[in-house]
Amino acid sequence: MFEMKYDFTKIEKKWQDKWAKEETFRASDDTSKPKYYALVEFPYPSGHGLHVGHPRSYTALDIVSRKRRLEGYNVLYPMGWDAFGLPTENYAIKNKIHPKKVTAANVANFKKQLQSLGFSIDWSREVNTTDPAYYKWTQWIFLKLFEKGLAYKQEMPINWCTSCRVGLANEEVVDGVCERCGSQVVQKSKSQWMLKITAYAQRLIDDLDDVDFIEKVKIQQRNWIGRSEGAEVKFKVGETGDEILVYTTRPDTLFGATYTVLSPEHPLIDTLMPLIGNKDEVLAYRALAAGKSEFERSELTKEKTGAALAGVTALNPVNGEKLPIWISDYVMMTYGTGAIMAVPAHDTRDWEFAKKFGLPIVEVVAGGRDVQAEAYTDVTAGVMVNSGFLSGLQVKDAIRAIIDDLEAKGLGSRKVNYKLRDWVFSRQRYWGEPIPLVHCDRCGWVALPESELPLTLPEVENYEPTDNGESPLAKMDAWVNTACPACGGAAKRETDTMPQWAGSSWYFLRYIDPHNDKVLASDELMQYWLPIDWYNGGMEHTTLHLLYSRFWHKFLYDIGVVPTKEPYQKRTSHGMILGENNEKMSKSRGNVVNPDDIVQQFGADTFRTYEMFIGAFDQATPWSMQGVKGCYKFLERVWNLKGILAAGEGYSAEMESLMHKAVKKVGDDIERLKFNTAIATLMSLVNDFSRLGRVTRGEFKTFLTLLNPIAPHMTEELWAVCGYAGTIAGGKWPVYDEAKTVDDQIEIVLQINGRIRDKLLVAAGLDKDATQKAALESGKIKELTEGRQIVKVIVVPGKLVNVVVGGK
RNA sequence: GCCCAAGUGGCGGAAUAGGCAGACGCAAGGGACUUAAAAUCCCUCGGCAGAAAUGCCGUGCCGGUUCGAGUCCGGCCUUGGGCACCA
Repeated sequence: MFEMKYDFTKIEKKWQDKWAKEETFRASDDTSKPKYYALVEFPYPSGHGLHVGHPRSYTALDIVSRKRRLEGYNVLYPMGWDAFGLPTENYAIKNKIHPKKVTAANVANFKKQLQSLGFSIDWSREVNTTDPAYYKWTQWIFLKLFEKGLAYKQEMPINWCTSCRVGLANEEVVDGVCERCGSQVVQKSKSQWMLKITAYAQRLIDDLDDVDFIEKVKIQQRNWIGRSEGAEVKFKVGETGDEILVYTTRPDTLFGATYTVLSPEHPLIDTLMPLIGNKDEVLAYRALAAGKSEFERSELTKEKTGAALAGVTALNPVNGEKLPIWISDYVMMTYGTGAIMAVPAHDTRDWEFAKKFGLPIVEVVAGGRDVQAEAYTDVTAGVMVNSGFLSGLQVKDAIRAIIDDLEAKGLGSRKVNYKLRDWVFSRQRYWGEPIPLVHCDRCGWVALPESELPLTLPEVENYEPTDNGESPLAKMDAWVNTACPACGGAAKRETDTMPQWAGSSWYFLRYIDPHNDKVLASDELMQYWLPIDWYNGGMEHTTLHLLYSRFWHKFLYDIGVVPTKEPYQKRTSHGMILGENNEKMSKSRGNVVNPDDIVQQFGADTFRTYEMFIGAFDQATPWSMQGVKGCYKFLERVWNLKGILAAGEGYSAEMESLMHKAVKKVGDDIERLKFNTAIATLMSLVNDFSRLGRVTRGEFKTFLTLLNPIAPHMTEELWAVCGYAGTIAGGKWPVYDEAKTVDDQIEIVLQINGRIRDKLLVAAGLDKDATQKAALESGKIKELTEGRQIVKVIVVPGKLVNVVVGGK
């Protein structure tokens, strides 16, 4: 019999062209249909092109999207470009090409690559963060934040990358070096735009309860926000009456405080300076601490350093005891109050410091350990000792009692703190959204009127930041000098630009209504499409992008722009694809796989199938060319099934149960992101068809539909070749009959003392007593229990019978 | 140091609620077809013993719970990820 060869190149081109021409996957704005909004993280279009990691996420949600359409949903599955950012700018500087041109070329390449994989993306909604029509709204949101007092400028020490010459957020500093270029990061003081994400800290924690995020993501976000409950306690300086406010999560240990520590940057040090006997030492220590980068400060954990403030003492508010005041860089100005009470008996850091400087150590939570030898820190429970009126109380009660007491006396109060810090929003760079503010000597910082948005980037000759760290925009006098929108007087534009996280904090809203020039998206359409039903992305975005975008969304909700508190209803995460040598893929390791090569050699359907079959979706797993070949072989076997196509619109007797089981299994597996086992099920079906030597038209029809979301091109082609009506994309997802997924006869396991001794075929639904009877009558069991005492029989109907016997 | 994953054949992995460990695929070995090779098809494929039937052992390690543990509990080890002087 003549058999057409599986010509994937031709088939894939044919269907991709058809989908593009007919706009098969265009999301409709017909709000009467049930909707489904599937989202994947839009890529940064780098010059390296698509990585095999990108399509892991894209294919997964493409499969979900295609299945949803067959289930009758109006599906939105969009794509866009997170195109501002440093690599493009650095490339532009080096090669003297405008970043706009670099971006356009990279986007074109990425788009071509994505399209070659046959994703069911609605390309009519493509967005690009560098498009002025897009960043007009990024700027608009910033102005709203500014208007509500959530954007503020502050002189503060920032992380400064010595190579990029750019301020970095804490999150962009990894192990003391720049996340992007690996160069050393130092502290530098600069006036920065900040966004008050901390104002939303509690809501960002609380509202996690209402969304379906994988637990890992929730835990990581909670940890990052870092809520802690404690108290602020006032210590008085004995000599001056000044107040030292300390934050502690353990006010119950107040009687164990043997000294206090101020951060070297603490402003009280200046106030006390006239009384300090060892000014030189103190000033020297402050200078030393200031010269260290945040990394160096945290790196030098081995040895505590510090200086005592001679001539001043703090008074413990509970007993008036005089405590020495020290300064040390193990206390951070940016957390709590920048001052602590030290309880060396029960805190490792305080203990190390006390040991080094010979300060007293007083046990206040009984633990039966020698606190002089080691800090006893396992003190979430225990009995208070050496603690005045708290002695004898349980820790839990002591905390309440001491706070009540401090509050009553006006010496302290309950306080919640968060590790989360405000978001440094300024970048001294060219390739980012201009911050649409103007500084006027008379009016201060003034927002541009909305009518002047977008404030576009001016053309510049040179994109390099200035040597003093100003953005290249600062050199553009004609652009910088402007009139104050408020008073009309001379004023200067802000020359900092926004960080890359800005455009990605709201892009999912723009997909909903990408061409609207009146509002960022219409109320009606947002009402319909939000929230996003399923958002898949990398774990690496959990604490940055995901938190930032939730923050912006909540803000937009507060000002009535968006209809939901949370942007994403469901969040899942995929694992990394490693090189064949089990290491992270990178150019330097020489283990990078280029998707284009795989598509060219085996086709997009094989590529997609392999990416989903490679392993557990949420786990890291190595690439294997042998595995790719295996998937190709599978698709080829599917292709050849048409050679054994047999009459019959229904399922054959032999296949009926298997077909119903497969429909159930594949559907369930896709919902649970178990693509590998869904594909395994389909492979088993192919094995069954081959063994039987025939596949009925009805069986093949169901099979092709189940495989279609994974391998859309070849299944559509086979559909057409076999003469089925219409297309799979225009059809329906198959249904199964639960009753037909249950076998009439079930093989149960017969055990003696938990060891399998025999197997027995019984009728499905056989009850406990009948199962037990059948088991005990089976030859093998009879033989082996002969002359032994049956102690107990465990029966799990439909599963097993375990006979527990005594010795002979 | 703290938090979160993971550890199963030669390899990727499966086992959805405590009930047949190793589905599916890859690799390997044997065979059929072929002048030959490739492709394809068939068989074998955790270890030990055995001709076989079969038996014993086996899911990182040590204990525990249970009639029964890859799965639950306690304690470790290793790897990966995140945080880290956060009071």
